[in-house]
Amino acid sequence: MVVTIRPVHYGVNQSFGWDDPEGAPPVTQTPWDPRRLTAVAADLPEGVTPPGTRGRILQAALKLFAEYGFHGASIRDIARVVGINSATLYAHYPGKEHLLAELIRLGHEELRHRLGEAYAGAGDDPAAQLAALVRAQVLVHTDHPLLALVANHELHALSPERAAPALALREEARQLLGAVLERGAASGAFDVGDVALTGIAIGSLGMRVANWFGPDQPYTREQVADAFVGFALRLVGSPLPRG
Amino acid sequence: MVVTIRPVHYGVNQSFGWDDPEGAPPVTQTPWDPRRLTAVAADLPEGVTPPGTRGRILQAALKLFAEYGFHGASIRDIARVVGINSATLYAHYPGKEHLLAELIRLGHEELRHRLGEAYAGAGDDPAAQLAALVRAQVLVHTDHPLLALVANHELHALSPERAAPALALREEARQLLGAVLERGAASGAFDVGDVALTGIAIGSLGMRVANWFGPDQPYTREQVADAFVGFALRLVGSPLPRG
DNA sequence: GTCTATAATGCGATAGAC
DNA sequence: GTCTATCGCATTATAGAC
Repeated sequence: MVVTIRPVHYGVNQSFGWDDPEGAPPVTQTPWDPRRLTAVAADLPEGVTPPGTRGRILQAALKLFAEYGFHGASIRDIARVVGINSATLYAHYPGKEHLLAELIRLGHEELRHRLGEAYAGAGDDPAAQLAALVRAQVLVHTDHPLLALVANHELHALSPERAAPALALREEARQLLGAVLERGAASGAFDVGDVALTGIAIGSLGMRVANWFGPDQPYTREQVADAFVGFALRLVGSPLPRG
Repeated sequence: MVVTIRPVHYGVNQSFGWDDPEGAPPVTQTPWDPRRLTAVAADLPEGVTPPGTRGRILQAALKLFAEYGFHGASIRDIARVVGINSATLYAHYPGKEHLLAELIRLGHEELRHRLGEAYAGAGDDPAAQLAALVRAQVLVHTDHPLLALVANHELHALSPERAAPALALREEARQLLGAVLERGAASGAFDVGDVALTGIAIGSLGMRVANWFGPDQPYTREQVADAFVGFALRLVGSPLPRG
């Protein structure tokens, strides 16, 4: 496995509860705002960014929705980041909510794609399947933290009809993980007390990666994925990893 | 230990990634909106709600900020829930941002209070200390999910100066957990690879409880706390719990 | 303390020239 | 496709009567 080297600063950001990165507030030396996120660059998956102005609008919307929330970022803000007039935006998208809907769709499709590939290539062993799913989930969040934040935290700004597909995909993912846990428990590979709570815990683990992972901390994406796979296997009592 | 009985509905809500509760969208029979949260009742800690209209305004703001976000809920919305004119609100609070700041302050003070009590009463054993901290964090989120959601997800709407105290308290909590993990690792009670990542993982676990815990799922607050304490102990390789 | 009325600003979105 | 200009409306907040 190739491990890329990242610049190492002083430590890791966030941890206990109550959201988000931390950063000792009086000693702030970082260029980013610790109140919401760590990452700064726009980060749509490869191959899905529309060409030209359309793509730049979507990237700007992603950045601003992630940082200020859907209702906290205006059409004029987005246009300013792109460097166009706000009216020009409507030549590319029919409205603000469509931007959010498109971002949330892209985010959930990326998750579906990665989870599907991971599960398909994992073989029949429940521990290997669990490891593959957790790794895929963590890497989606390290590779596209802004997209994950928007998909995770801004769904409430979408109308119920537009939110339904995302909710359906979440249910799919939940059931996929639940089935793996059930099989592992039935086969004796896992020692799981409550499958539903264990699934929730594993899902919660990876989801917050988007809030703290970034170039300001000393881990590579693979290191985080490895560590979290180990956590998940420990959670289910699987004796695989070190320890 | 006293275990209260809650009404049991059909199952558990959320799990995998990408935020929030799920709920198979086409079969929705629930009265609440699955796009953001499960709980419905306002839930300020006892003894901190101001008397009279002032308190009712704060409760309404909590409910609406949690559901729609700070920028998604207007002063008029809050006043409508309280049953007063929007202008009356300014006789009690100097502005909208003060409402959010007060809620975030209350939320973080509740967390500090509970973590402090838990740690103080835990004795010297690192495993007992870890269990106490995780239990306290989980119970804060089960008991005050709306407050936790607002404190977790709406900090970005606060000015940096107003957000600083919350960030400082998060750092305190992070260091408290980190110190416990370090001591357990040094004494051999824990088998921890990377203390910082383990702390992040444990913190992430409990934080999302606010998003799915509610009267629509079959667990009591104590059952969730017990389960998550077990998860945390497994994460650090402590051989205490069942398994 | 609560109200009516309204000021001042920003919002999403559109019309129409180029 | 991009612009200038603007409409209609919602926003936070204030003034002043009661």
